[in-house]
Amino acid sequence: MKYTSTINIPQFQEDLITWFEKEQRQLPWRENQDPYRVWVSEIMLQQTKVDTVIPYFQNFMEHFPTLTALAEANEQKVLKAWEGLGYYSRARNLQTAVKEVVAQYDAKVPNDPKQLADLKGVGPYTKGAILSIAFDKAEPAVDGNVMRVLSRILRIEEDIAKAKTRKTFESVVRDVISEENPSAFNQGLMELGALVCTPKKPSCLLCPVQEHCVAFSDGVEQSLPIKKKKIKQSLHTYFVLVVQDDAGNYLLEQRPDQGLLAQLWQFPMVKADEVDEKHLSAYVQEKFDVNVVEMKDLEPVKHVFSHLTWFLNVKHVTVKGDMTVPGHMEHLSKEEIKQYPLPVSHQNIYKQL
DNA sequence: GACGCGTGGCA
DNA sequence: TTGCCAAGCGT
Repeated sequence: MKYTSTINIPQFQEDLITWFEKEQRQLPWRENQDPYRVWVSEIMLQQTKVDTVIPYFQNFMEHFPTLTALAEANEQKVLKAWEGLGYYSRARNLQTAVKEVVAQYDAKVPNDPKQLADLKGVGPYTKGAILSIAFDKAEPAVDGNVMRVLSRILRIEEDIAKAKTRKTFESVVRDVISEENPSAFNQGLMELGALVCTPKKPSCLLCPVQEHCVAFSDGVEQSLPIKKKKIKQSLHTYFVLVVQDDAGNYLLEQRPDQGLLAQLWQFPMVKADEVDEKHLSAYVQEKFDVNVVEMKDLEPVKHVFSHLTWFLNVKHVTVKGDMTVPGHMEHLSKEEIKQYPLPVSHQNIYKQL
């Protein structure tokens, strides 16, 4: 289910478009509907702020005022005009696409969605932006602003970090877009997202469509949109030291009382990047003041947490001598260990004993 | 579907 | 300081 809320769509369209016509910023690419200029501006605006783009756009148009001029330009000169703007493949792809338009479409930007989509650097958003802004076609142009604004207006609680969520919002836009003025409607959504319905602290009291906004009405506008953070699935590699003395007892350590697996017990662990494997024996002798008699590999254990992965190289270490037991550790028989709470990964080690 | 791609502004 | 973001796209 996309959403369950309902709004007065014609009134929403009118309020949004009226606000956009009155409050829109005067930007160089809004001087006319030239598809080439719209196209260049949309490419430059990808992941880039308006204020950053303005001087680049003006300079670019002076150097390459027409689609044909850009197609015939020296690539190095194009890149020079892009210098500092970032994402340089945008510039190369744009010139590739412009050459394609010259060759295939008589130097006229196509207004066919499929033909546009085949152009290098023109994805779903840019395609919709060109179709609606340059050609007045009622096509969705869903960017981050649109997802944020509509997730609030309709209280759509989907994760906008997921790629496929864009399609959900394209479908939503098809439901609510103004067929009469899709250009102002699409731009109005984006302009509203940039000026009013901002990611942090949206200016709801000034919002021209406040009365349509379900999130505002429900008091949840601050917690939308839902955007789950990408968590690096980092890999943490350890040596696990199953230290057994000549009486058959094992060493267990308690984890810190904050953080991952707080206060649980485990066989002593050392990060693999903190001690070289060939120095493990010396490490054990030094740390526990014992003589290492034998060291044998047990089966390694892999454990996946929600946000990280442990890879545990397990060493069974037989020692001799009176062991120095640090404060956060215990010296326990195999039977006594059963009384202690272990993480699953260390239960899997215990099973090997 | 996840990742790399640039840069500048902001808290 | 460090993360997070800002009109995405290609691979």
